Amino acid sequence: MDSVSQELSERKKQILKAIIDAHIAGGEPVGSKYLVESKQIACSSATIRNEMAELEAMGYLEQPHASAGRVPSERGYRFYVDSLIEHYAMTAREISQINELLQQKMAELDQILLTASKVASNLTNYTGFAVRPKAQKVSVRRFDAVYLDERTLILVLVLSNDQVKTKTLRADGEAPLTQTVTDQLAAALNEHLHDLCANEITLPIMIALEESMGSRHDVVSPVIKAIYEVLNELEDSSLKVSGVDRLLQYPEFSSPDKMKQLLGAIEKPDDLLSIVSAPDEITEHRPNVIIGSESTVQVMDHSALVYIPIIKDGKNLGTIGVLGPSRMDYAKVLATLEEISGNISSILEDNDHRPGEKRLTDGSNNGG
Amino acid sequence: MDSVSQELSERKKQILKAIIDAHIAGGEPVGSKYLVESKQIACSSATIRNEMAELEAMGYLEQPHASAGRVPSERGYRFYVDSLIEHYAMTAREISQINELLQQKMAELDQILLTASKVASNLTNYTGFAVRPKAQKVSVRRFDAVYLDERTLILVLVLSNDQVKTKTLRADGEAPLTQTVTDQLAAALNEHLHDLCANEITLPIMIALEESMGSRHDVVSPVIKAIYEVLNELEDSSLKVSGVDRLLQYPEFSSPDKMKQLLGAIEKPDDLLSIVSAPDEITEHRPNVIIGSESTVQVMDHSALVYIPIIKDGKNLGTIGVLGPSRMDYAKVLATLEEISGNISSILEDNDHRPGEKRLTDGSNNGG
DNA sequence: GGTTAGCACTTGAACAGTTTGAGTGCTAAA
DNA sequence: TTTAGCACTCAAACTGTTCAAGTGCTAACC
Repeated sequence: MDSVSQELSERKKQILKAIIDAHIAGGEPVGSKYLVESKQIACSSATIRNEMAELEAMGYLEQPHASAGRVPSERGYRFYVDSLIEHYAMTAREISQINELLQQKMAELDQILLTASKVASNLTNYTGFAVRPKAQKVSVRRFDAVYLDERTLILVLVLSNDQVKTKTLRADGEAPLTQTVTDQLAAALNEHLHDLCANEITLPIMIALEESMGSRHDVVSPVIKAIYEVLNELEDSSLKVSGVDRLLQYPEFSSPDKMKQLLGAIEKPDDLLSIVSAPDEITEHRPNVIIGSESTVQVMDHSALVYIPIIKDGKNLGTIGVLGPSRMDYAKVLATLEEISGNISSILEDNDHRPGEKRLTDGSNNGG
Repeated sequence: MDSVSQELSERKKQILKAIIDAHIAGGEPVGSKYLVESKQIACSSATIRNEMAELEAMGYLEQPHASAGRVPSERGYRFYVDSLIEHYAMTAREISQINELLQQKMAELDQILLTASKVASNLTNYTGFAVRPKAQKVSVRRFDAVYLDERTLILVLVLSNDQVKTKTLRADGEAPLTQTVTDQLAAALNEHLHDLCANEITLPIMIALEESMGSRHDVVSPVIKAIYEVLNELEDSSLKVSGVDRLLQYPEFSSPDKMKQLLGAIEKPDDLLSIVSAPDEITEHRPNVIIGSESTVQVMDHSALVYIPIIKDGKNLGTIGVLGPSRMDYAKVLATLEEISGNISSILEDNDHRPGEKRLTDGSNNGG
């Protein structure tokens, strides 16, 4: 019927957009009268009513009850996000705010993600979250062992994703540790386990490692165990949430039941993680929007999730996003997330290829 | 009037205790009729009413409205906690549950505290929290520097509280790093900064440090900065909360307003921290109870805070506790926290003085 | 004196009935 | 095809009533 879409006439689109905009802003069902008064649509309320009835029949609108205005359905929001949304022009102030907030604490990945989610939450006034994805392929790029005393050594692991982890290991008997043994251990680890990830450490390799430690092969096994632990810990993806209290301001979540659901989802975040982490390989640098029951997880009733991956050198370093009611201000949220994500990426690149600085600079602290 | 307390007759105490017990269990105002029917008090409802009227005049009870039953006032709860409470006998099952849950992940302090707060939350069904106190006196017991490549070194700091922190430092120009410089740096740091805490690192010391580095004095300044950062980071006390959703089950918090207050308090935990961290020096190993407005922070209306320090060798390692409605089951909460705290302490002692083990054991990982 | 029984009183909760107003669908006219 | 008008629907807000819980008080009782 129309040039662009087979489904909706231009006027229907206008009406749908006006309804969704109004509902996003006010949170209440919007009626035909309001639309004519707001001057957005140039025809009478009766005409609008007819169009609205059709839009409802097509599934884009819903009516809470017979004499209420219309409310967008999930399908309506989806269409809005996909086709109707206008690009939100961030103010210079907002952009500079992002810059300012982000550039302070860019020390370490977890820090970055957490800060970014807080910024997102602040600017959009929804709840922000950050996810560090499980890194299945992480390996140890470099080992070091610090001799502390006869009974203690510290294992330092520099991982392939630039994180540094340490483990304190204690020897509780028999032969004391020495500086020599410690050095020998580090060298052996570097030789045998270099760039291997957890499931590539096989028995033959472990045996070779023990042999190269000669008489002190006794230290190998607990060290291997510690390394395993570190690598496995990284496979747990972690979720940080900020600004939960912001959700309370939306009447959608003011009922104790809804709130309890949501808090539960945040506390036991398996579901949330599975949604957000799913497109593991997809490194497309665009935000993703999930509205209500579009996820397989039914907890997200009446709410929506917008998230964007943080990508560096084609690797997905994590995901940040916001969680809010399905009537969230998608235009603003999308723009904000894109801006933040782009900002982080450029800072990360910067950090790596910065050319002529004068001295040692603080690159990243460990995950403390 | 009575032997033990100048204030309350034995019967008044019985009645007060019965009312509080009933209110804790049911959450509703309790009336005289209920008390006689529950057989706890051996006199008629009229007598109880008289006593209740007096208890109310004394400030131990309150009446939501004229025809409602009585509800304990904060003063009532306080008296209950101080004088009326019976020791809660934990079941063998509960104790073994604590043991089981705690002994799995005793790797690192933050871990311990977090796990402990989760256990507390689970067992009591209130919200649990854990605080690592700001450690003003933390110093570096041992430095090490790991040479990574010409532009990168990793600084390993073994702190006086057994935590291990690392910082990755990058040299972005001029003279490349070498293994020798790195070793020299570690030695110099150990010599000059050993056991000094942040405010003891004075200018003369820094100058001496630079001198001992000879021509490579250029690396000193960023390293010092990094050390400062680590020591300062530790001064931020951190709060971890678990089981927020449990709060929702108590009608006290079902109103959006109340909930919003509480979530706000949890998200911006300065107030909470100041309450819990206040008795910094007090190493008494007993739980502390704060009821409602007893704290200077008015957020805690209708709620109570019970917490206990975790102490090892007379040092306060942190605090765990629970947050719930003021009608919380104090007897159970107190017993649970004492048990957990004692349990942790004994495990910590164990870890340190364990005598004859065979091999390297995993002592503590860093805060990753 | 302390204790108890009985009664009048208060008050919020629950319920039913009414009004109000927003918003619709439909029909008929333009 | 659009518009004006009207009848209809329905939730929200308000009212009045009843109900039950629980009290305070008084008078009788031991």
